[in-house]
Amino acid sequence: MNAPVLSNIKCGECPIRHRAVCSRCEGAELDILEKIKVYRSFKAGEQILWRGESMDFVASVVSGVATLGKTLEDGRTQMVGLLLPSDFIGRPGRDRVEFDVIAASDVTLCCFDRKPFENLLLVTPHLSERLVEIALDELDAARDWMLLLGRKTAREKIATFIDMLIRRSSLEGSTAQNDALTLPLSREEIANYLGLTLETVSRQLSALKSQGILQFKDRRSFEVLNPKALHDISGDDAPR
Amino acid sequence: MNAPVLSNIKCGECPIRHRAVCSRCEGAELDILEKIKVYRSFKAGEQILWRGESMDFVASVVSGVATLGKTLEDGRTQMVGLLLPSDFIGRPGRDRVEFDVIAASDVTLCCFDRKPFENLLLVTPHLSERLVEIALDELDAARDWMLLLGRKTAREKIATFIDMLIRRSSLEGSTAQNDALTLPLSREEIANYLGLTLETVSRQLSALKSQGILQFKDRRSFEVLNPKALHDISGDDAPR
DNA sequence: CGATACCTTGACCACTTTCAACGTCCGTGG
DNA sequence: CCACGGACGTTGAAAGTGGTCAAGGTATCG
Repeated sequence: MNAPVLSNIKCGECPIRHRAVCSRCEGAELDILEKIKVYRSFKAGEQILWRGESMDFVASVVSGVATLGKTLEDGRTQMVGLLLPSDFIGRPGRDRVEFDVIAASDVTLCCFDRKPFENLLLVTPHLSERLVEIALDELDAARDWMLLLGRKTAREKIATFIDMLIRRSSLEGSTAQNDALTLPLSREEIANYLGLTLETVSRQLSALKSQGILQFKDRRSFEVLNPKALHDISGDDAPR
Repeated sequence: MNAPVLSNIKCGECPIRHRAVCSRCEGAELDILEKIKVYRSFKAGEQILWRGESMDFVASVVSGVATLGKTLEDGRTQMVGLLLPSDFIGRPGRDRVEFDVIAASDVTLCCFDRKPFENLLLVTPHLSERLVEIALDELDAARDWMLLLGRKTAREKIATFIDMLIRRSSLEGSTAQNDALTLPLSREEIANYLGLTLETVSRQLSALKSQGILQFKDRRSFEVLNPKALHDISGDDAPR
């Protein structure tokens, strides 16, 4: 891993401060984190971690999007997670990653060297509680995704995916951008996330477009003209 | 939940002692657990927990098999986990289950009332460490299953499933029963676990039988005549 | 012994994939 | 500045895997 080291910004001004692993830390705890953190950035397409590799750091995503992927010997790949800003890479007590981590866009990470971070964990309940919470959220998300992968149709998968983008984006930028969105992934990456082929993804997006549910500005950015219809298609029950 | 309360057995003689949530506890810690535990049992097919329900207990599976399932409005269901002996139900800091828990066979649980258990967690690092470990193992398993659901063929799914049964059974009964196994689930349940229909499951099992890889004694019990071939079909790399 | 739940097998069908061609955007270099 | 090349995306046609529907088989339990 040879990413450039950027100038850090102060934790107090960090855009992901309220949701990241450090969200419960204040004062002295934050000062320690401040001291052991290093920003690193990766270009779109760069591999951040290799499957089976031993991690020398843990990190929060500050900006950009990264993917967690598993690959079969013959090249079929399945994404098993999507890392958006504030998401965390690394697990207490596990030094190997069980999947590839790849930057889907330019990515900036807030990295902590693993050893100091783990030592800090032992004496900082705020941190370890939050980490457990994050892991359990991921477990819930993984199980929802299992339902999608195992039982949903292509149409439902795409609708669910976009519905998720709406939900996540309404969480972060609380700017009232009701419906203008950007696909964080290429068609092929979306396909690997949803267990489809890129052609099927393309066709289903076209279908949603021709049904007047989505309107594309360009390949990546679009508006949701009919969020209700989209959600109905997704097959999920009413939003929580 | 109205399961009969069985006479407890002593923790020291518990068959799942070495792998369950209590595996790191000794002496005084074990004495406390001993005091707050209650055995409950469920008949095959009984629902142990309903999705969205608030849990009043957490538990370890002592014997039998239970399933974790999610269901779409129209009835399609996907299993998101399989609970075998020593597996744990319940999460620190979450009082609702996000899926249905159903007894696939007669099941005996070692139950702890949630409040006392959570209090104990706070002062028993052995217990909470083990719980985090268990949650992370489940996360890994969920991600492996995502690869299966999203990218594997019916044939590969069935082979992976049986391969998993071999691995799990070699863990527990270290009796040298190289190859005699029992399907813990009905065809329909297997289908819901693998994201298939029961007919496809049946056909694929028949195929493995006619290829001389499996040999059935009856509907549920069989021998693996060619574990190597089975594993090759599964699409996974060499066993860890 | 019959009822019922579970399983198997066949025939057909549909959805998604596969294969292929073409289109669009964008950066690079002539 | 435009032309070329490559990455990315769209669309069509054909093929194939797994699903659906249906009939019949087998085991188990009263």
